Amino acid sequence: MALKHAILVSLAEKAASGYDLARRFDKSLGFFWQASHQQIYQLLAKMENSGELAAELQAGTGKPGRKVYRLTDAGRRALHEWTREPTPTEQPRSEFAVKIRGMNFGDPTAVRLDIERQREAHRARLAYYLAEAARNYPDPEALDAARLPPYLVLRGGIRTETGYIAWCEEMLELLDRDPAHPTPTRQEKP
Amino acid sequence: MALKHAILVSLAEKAASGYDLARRFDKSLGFFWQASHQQIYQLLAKMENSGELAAELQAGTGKPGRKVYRLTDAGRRALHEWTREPTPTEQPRSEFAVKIRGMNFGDPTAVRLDIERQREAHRARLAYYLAEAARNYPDPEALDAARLPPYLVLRGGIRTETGYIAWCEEMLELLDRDPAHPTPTRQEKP
DNA sequence: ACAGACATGTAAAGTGTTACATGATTCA
DNA sequence: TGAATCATGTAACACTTTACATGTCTGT
Repeated sequence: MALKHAILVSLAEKAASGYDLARRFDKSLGFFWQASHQQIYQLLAKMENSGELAAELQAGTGKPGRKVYRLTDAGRRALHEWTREPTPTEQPRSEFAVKIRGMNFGDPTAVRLDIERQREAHRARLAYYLAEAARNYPDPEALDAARLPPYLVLRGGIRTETGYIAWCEEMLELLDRDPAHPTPTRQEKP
Repeated sequence: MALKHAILVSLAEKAASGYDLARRFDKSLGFFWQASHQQIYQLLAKMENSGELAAELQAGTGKPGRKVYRLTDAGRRALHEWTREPTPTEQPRSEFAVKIRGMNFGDPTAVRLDIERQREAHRARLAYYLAEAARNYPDPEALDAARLPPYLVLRGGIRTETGYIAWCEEMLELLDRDPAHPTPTRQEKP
């Protein structure tokens, strides 16, 4: 149940409502873990029930009622114990790679266009990560212990995207060399 | 339902039983998609029911009874149509990255050791992929259209593992530089 | 005789996605 | 007044993992 641990980490950084957490999962926390608000609200309730979180209601301040969660001692303990466990080595899971593998049983030209689409999408994501890095970590050498871990994760994102783009470019090049996978000629509009 | 498409791709390459497919998901098909035999048997039954697959029983040949599945025309059509659809751009999902991010709320020394463990696991996987590449694709320039796609996927695996290892090394280096994350001194056995 | 590979399945629990549902506040 | 954002939730469905269950064949 890694979502639970992602929530523990995020609340250890700063107390938050379910809504806040959902926003964080759209941002930096979401580089390597995603969650919808539906999942989050349910798990928050469960974790409050099990005593790992405590909620404080902020009602009547003008805005709609917020339930702000923070870690209890039990929650902090659970988080600490989790960091001591070895992480199972993950295999990536990519529908795109499956499609590459099956390209000859379908429409190779369409798959080639899909490779270009993927490359563009990952270029955009890389640009975003690089901008975040420049904005939040202009001097990585000088980072203190507290700010180092999020930077390390961002570096992972940058490496992942860079590698993905290079893979797409390599595939396009190899497909271009192969006469059975002709480059689609595009209609130039005058 | 990407597992369905992974099965369609694999059966398009060669007809197989559920057991065979489970073996393939342990091997090259599994570089980017995993599935257990439990999942496979259930989905095969469902796909036979929906007319995308046809099964042939091979009983009494001495070995226990095998049900060999192959694509029907409807299955081939479904596969073809799927290759024409753009693939949704995936975000990676990594419990390990979450743990990095939370390292300061737990045991940083244990997480550092976990980084080393991950690096070793990915080094081993990279070595395996490189051996596969050398064995099956000694001359990538000369690959024909039919054998190019699995090679492209293997290249993706090699890139992914290489990037992961480099990320681990970068993290270890940055952690070593930081006095708040001391390198654990190991007891040398004389 | 026993271990290990071959071979196929069911059931239950856990996790994740999609659809549905509601209501307040803020800004144009 | 209407759209966007803030804010929380339920329900149904899809997918994955883990546990249970059974029986054959091959080699030692």
